[in-house]
Amino acid sequence: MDNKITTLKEIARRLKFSVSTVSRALHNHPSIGLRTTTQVQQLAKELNYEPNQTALFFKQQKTHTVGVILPNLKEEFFSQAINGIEDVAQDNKYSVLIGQSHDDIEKEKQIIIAMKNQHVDGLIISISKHTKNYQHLLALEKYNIPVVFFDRVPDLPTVHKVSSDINSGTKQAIEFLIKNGHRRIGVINGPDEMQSCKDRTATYMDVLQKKRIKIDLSLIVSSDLTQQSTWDAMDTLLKLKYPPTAILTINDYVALDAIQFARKNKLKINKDISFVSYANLPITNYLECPPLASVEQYPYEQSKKAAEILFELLALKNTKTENETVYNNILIEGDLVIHKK
Amino acid sequence: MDNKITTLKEIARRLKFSVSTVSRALHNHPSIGLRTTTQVQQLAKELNYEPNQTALFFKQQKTHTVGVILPNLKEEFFSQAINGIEDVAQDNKYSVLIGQSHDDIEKEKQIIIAMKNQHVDGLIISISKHTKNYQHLLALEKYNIPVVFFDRVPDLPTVHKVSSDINSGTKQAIEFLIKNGHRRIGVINGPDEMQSCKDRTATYMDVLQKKRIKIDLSLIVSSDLTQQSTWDAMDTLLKLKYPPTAILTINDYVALDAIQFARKNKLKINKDISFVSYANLPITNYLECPPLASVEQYPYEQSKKAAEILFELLALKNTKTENETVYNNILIEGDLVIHKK
DNA sequence: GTGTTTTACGCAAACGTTTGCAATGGCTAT
DNA sequence: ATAGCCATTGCAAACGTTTGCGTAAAACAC
Repeated sequence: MDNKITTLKEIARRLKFSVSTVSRALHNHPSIGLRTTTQVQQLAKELNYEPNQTALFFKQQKTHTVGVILPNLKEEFFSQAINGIEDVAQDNKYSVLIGQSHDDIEKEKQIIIAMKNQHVDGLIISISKHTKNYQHLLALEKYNIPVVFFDRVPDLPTVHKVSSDINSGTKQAIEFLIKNGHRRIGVINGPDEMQSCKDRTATYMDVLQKKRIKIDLSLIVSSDLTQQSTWDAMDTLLKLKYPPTAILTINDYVALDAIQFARKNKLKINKDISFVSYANLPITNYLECPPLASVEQYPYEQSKKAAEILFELLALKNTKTENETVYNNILIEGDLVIHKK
Repeated sequence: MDNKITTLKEIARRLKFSVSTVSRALHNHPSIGLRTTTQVQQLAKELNYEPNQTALFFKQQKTHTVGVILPNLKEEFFSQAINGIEDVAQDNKYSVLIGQSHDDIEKEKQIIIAMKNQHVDGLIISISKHTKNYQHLLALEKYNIPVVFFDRVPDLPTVHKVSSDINSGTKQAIEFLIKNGHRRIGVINGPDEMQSCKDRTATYMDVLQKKRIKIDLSLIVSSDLTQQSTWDAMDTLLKLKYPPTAILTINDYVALDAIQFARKNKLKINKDISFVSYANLPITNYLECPPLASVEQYPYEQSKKAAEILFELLALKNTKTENETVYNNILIEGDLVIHKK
């Protein structure tokens, strides 16, 4: 029966040392003699000693775990984002606890509480699309748990956040459409609560104005990102007296629904009507009629950056300097990727 | 400054009770007086007392955390599967630690060790496509950590596993193709290490034989699931003297690559050549030329079942009965879903 | 040989919680 | 009145680890 888990006590007992000596020996503490150190380390290896993490977590009040809360993993943007976080976490010898809010605020709150209780050392959050009240998020500050937001970030100045620079991507997208001769460009935006949606509209108007194209507000509609809502939005746009010849959609999933709707209405994609969106999902490669172009938002880089900031905060927390915080607000530039047909 | 975290000791100090009384009062222990109990509980609520989980983890040597190891989250099958596990875990007040092997055996080993050290109470694993040596998996038994495999399960009798019944789905798929007039049916299978691939081939041959259709082994090729490998497989099939009129592919991703290859070779999908695959991904709805049909494998139900078994094992572990284990080997039947064009 | 430093190790506390057992006090029954 | 009993509560140990401090023995200086 070798299933007894080895503890310091056990090693100490066998070697007739005290527990503290064994502990120090394993950490190569200078005050322990060379003979003792090697002796202890050898037996430790023999007995397959592994420090009991739960004991350490308890003692140092740190769990070496970061929590990640995001809307849902089936969006490829987020499942890619996990990779960036996992990689950084692994480098820092941290584990990753994942929770999906499924765009439900109550669920979001629950997860936050659960993670706080589990004593995650820090959190990386992409908020649900409906979150407009940030109380439950700010409560974390009280518990001294650092938080970094990414992609879907709250509209607050006093938080750390990493998001994609909607403006640069939108600018490229609109200019691309204009260059291709489009003058009536529709927008299917997301819920107004999302910061990125406000930015998108602003930039859209900005570019059009600079290019001296008349702005028609009826060309701007919004979807709650469900298929039905996107179809409704498309319906509105197509029924306009002068419907758009190109549409900018908030993301590729919405673009797919919109394209599907257009096709059902016998429109020829990229001929009667063109689409440009955000995310640049791999699946668009398999479509016969993909969006003309997508703004790549680099989920891996974005989440990686967010994770890096979190670990900086964690490191800072140890130094305990009570300096006034400078809040990170990183914008990752998007790049327009033109899909070859 | 209310940021001091409340402990039992603090409550005890204020109420001039002992820590043990406070602890029992909070648990409604019968031996504590009613007055004391209510008094303690009220102050606890006032001070926002939350038991320190790390201390509990440590004391009871349980972390209330299950680990999930799977190849990668960007495959929708797996990101859906997470939901089943999360739901069951939440019901049991457990957290979910996720690790991706990225189909790399070394990574898989690392994650297992990390999770063991983090003291997860149990593990749910879908093994990497290259795993054929199961040593690192069986090692967990020594540490008394229960494991349930799902989807990609090892070919061992003495483990708990939940996987999809490849045979029923395959049978339906092949019969469907035969009914539609196909006689030369190709197969693009996965790596031989995967148990499901052996099953698939077996059933394929079985059905053909029963229908008195001659079996041509050159119609069975395999891909390592990368795009290039799938293209190579397609190339082989299409260059046959009598190429197949329909192809069964191991999953939708491979089907997409295969369809892409076929289209590049000017073949009309669902006319010159048809495809049937496994998984039934939502994206196939957006394709102009989707596979004719897919075998739905119910990732949510599969992973949920796996999680339920794991929690049964955990409950059993507490009762400490040294009864001889009966190993679960659950098969979830697949259903052929015919895509409307 | 005495005094001082250095080396090498042990003691004990601490983290927050649970729990078996002991102890206190008041009450009842005889 | 005294024994016994029950209702409450407290004491202390335990889980595994780290770490400040104390101390013995050894090494050194003079």
